[in-house]
Amino acid sequence: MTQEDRAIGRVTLEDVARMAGVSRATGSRVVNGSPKVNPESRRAVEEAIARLGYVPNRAARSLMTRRSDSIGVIIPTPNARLFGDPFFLLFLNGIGTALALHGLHLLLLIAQSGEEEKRYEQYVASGHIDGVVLTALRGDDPLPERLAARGIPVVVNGRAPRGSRASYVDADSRGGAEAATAHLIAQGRRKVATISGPLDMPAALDRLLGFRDALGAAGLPIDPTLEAVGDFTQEGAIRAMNLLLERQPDLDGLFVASDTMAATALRELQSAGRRVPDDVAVVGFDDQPIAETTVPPLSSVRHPIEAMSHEMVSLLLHDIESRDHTPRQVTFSTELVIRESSGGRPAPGT
Amino acid sequence: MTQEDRAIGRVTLEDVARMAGVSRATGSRVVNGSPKVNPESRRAVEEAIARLGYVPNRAARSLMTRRSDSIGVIIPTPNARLFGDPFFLLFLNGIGTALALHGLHLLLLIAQSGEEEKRYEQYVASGHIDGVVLTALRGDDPLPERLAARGIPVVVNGRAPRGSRASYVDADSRGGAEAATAHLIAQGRRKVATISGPLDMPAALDRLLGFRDALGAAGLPIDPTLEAVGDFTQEGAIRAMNLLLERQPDLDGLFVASDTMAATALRELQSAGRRVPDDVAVVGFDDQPIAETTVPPLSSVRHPIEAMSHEMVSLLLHDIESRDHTPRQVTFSTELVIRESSGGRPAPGT
DNA sequence: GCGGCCTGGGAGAGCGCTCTCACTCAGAGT
DNA sequence: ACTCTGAGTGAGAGCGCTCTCCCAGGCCGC
Repeated sequence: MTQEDRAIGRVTLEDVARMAGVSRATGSRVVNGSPKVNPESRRAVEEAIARLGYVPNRAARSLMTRRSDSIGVIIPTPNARLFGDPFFLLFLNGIGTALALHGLHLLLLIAQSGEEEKRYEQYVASGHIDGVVLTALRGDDPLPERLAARGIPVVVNGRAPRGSRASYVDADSRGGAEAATAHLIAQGRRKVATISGPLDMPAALDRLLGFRDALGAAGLPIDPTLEAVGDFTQEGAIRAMNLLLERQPDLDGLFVASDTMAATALRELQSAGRRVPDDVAVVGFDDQPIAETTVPPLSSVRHPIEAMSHEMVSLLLHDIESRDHTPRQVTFSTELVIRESSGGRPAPGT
Repeated sequence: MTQEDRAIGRVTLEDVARMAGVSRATGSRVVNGSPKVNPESRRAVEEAIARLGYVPNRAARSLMTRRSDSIGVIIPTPNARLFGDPFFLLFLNGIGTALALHGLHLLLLIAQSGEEEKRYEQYVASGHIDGVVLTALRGDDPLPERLAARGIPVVVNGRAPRGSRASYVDADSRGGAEAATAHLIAQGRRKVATISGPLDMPAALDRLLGFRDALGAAGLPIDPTLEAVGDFTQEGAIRAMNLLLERQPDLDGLFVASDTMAATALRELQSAGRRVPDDVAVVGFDDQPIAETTVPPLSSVRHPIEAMSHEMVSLLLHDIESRDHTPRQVTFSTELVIRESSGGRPAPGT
């Protein structure tokens, strides 16, 4: 009897309560960890739950609590970046595990068009989701602001678009880029170039600014012909690298805004007859697994994806639970990991 | 007034019905597309819905229909493969968009431990999810069988573990591997090696078997020292490649079970002084973007991820709607894409 | 003129849960 | 002795929806 019930998955709180000899209300109290239950009833209920394999019906609970216990990760109109870059999977994994820790579910909303994005917005707005995590936004994306305006807890991965009321968690891209570039300069490189990401993405822009910061600090000129814009794809990196080589055949240092692009650029450099790091020293960004397997291994700027995604979840949870929508910003510092591609001593001091 | 309601997201069917001058029941009929509504009432309801920005409350609906309109993608205890391989993102994207087409949601369940996997199983079993998509299973994973036994619609990406009652959608890995290897042999290569995936993954095993099929068909001997097991990561590919080079310094052909590994193996070959394709011809598997950007571009076996994920969703939907749990198998054929790494004429006939 | 049979639509139950409210029964205060 | 508290509990309403009745009215055939 209990066997079939379990298989069907139709055990209700009523059944549990009956078996434990208490009322539904007390059963509910136990399930939700209310302290106002005497230990004896609690034990009886817990035993009944275990015996019946009871799992609360989420729909019924949602109906009452007006919470769905799930948060949405909205992926805006797909761009090559996201789906070519393993970074995103790590991010998703971090969010997913952090949510699971709090008993929340992850709803993945992939928008194929602007229209669909709008549908999701409506859906979210009608209270089907407790909060939203956004990532890979273009600088002028109105989505976070629109959601925040409707009172939906939102947290953005990376600096939120200007004027937005959403919280965000970011890595110190600018600082990391500056450190990377300064490291190249410290190796004696004087003609240092960069391959950036699309400049309407805040993270990409920050990396370019950090690059310029380091040049400025070293008294080197800012030269537009040393800057090529990529798009975080391998194709874009090839184009950018060749453009740079054409305009500045004697460049001796290169900072690339992502490891995926850096690995590709590295190969392009080598095909063009440049030795790395002897002729050109290279530093990437993200410190993804690929950085360790390029030849030579790639120096890179590490940012703590795991920690960042956990922080995003806790910001979101705070917002949801306290109904306090004050935007918060958290920035994680980055760390330069030195390998052979930059000609520095592998992992010195630090 | 309607403005606040809309912002709050608290418009109920009751409100819509009142505005349209009909009963809740008729409102529901319109929302659910019942034909038994006269055109006039239908129009009135539709107009009210638009005006109020009504979105049905999913929780309430689920409570009645016993359907959640969302399907789960369960990711078993994380393995390096999944998170290093962009393949998985494409898969997820395919599933997500196919589901959206049918108005279903994608719940991403990432299991961090066997225990959590069991929790998810319970959760799914209690009817919170209409169906489950599984991927990247080891050959002996009991999960699909366990879910199927509980009457939960399941569809597996890749051949399902033996003895399982679950449906699956697979690419013809064996045929693709055979074609790739036959192509190498047709180029005059006689010492053809392979880097396989972990052999407890059906897809990996199939690719190895296909490799052997081609050798057999060409009358070449099956030589264990020409087979190295990788794990779909770059690190594993490096190890496997070096092992092969050590045991068979004069190999002249190489079939690799994934592009990620193939790209890495290609670089290892080059570091070891081999010219590709002159000394060693290489073919990968998956035909991912990276295949076009290696130097030289990588020949590879293409399988239609998009079409496969759409097929998975439609199998699942059929199962859910018809309550017909007969396991179905669908195999998609693969296509050899010839580029420079295999020394064949780039994209001939086909 | 009456039963039969459509089409369209309303009333109302109830899905499984949470939560308010009222109650009981201790023990403590006066 | 008596209120007074407070801890533990149960009864019951109700979340927003679907769906099963059942009923009204129009049409047919006999």
